[in-house]
Amino acid sequence: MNPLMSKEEINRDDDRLLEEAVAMLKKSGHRVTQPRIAILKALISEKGPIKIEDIHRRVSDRNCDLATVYRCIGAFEKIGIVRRCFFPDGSSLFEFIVGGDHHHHIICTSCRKVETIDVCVVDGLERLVHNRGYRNVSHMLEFFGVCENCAQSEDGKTD
Amino acid sequence: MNPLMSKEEINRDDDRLLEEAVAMLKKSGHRVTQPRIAILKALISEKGPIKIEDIHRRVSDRNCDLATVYRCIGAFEKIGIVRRCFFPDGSSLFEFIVGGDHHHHIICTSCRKVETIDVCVVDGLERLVHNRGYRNVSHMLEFFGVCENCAQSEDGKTD
DNA sequence: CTTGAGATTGCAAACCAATTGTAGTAACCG
DNA sequence: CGGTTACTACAATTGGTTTGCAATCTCAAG
Ligand SMILES: [Mn+2]
Ligand SMILES: [Mn+2]
Ligand SMILES: [Zn+2]
Ligand SMILES: [Zn+2]
Repeated sequence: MNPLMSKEEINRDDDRLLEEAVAMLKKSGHRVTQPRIAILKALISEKGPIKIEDIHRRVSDRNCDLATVYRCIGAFEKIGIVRRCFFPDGSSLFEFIVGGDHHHHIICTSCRKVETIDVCVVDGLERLVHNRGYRNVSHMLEFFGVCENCAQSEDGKTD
Repeated sequence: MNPLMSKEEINRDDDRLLEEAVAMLKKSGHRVTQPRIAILKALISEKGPIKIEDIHRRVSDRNCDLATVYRCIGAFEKIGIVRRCFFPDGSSLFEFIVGGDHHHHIICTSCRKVETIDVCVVDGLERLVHNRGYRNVSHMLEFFGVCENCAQSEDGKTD
């Protein structure tokens, strides 16, 4: 995200992303419903991986059921609107990926803060996998570690 | 795994790995119990990621409870005897990593077959993450795709 | 070898994220 | 506008994982 953008420009950008996602919904034969719009907005404004439960909390004032969030995210994943990420403990997060560049994350195992890594050296390897006969190749890469803040507060703990 | 090794040599190698894992157990202050030995043997003979339930199935004749498998694997993970891998659907597998080189996998999203990739281009990036102030840095990388067999049988399906 | 402290296990119950069934609602096509 | 039917809310259910606890096993000290 460009740090030079004003808030209006950011919101305009968010609107564009929403429109793009809505277009993908329609194109894949899905209906554009109020819960789906609300969930998409939550995903877009988060600008990073987010838990299903947190999505639900954000849209709950509009009374969108948790089961609906699960079903929508499932649909979004199939369509390619969101992508699944993992915590080292195995729990899943979902990230809005429409109109964004391929990237990966550093997740602090202590405070769960998420940082972005814009480099991806894995694309070359995907070709290698393709050459082994695999089709529909994708990959997932996450880095884990203890961030500077947490390392300081933890002092001499090995953890 | 060296394909030139005889079965006896492979078994000897498995025994060596078991001893090494047992040593790690002792060193970390854990007791060497019969269920733990059985689970370690199952992990070693599998030579790849395996589901908790499958581990339990393999050792069930010795009457090791499923809860015990969960607890042991949890301990093994902390000690560094096993490492967690992921299926694209979010389910977890565990792999014996003692005495083995760092590597990654290609998982067929159709038949769930697991292949090994011995190359890891990510090690360099870990240093980069470390330079960002992170400590205790690790990473996880998985490739997903449809293997040659499955692609053939699926014919023209887009999946 | 024997013994005791306490780590570990088996078993059953609890837990909780995720899924499912269904009747009602809302999207959207003509 | 209606009519079709995809979608949603709600509640019940599932299935993988965790937990509490009494019985058991490990292992080090004697
Ligand atoms: Mn991201
Ligand atoms: Mn492996
Ligand atoms: Zn942190
Ligand atoms: Zn396959």
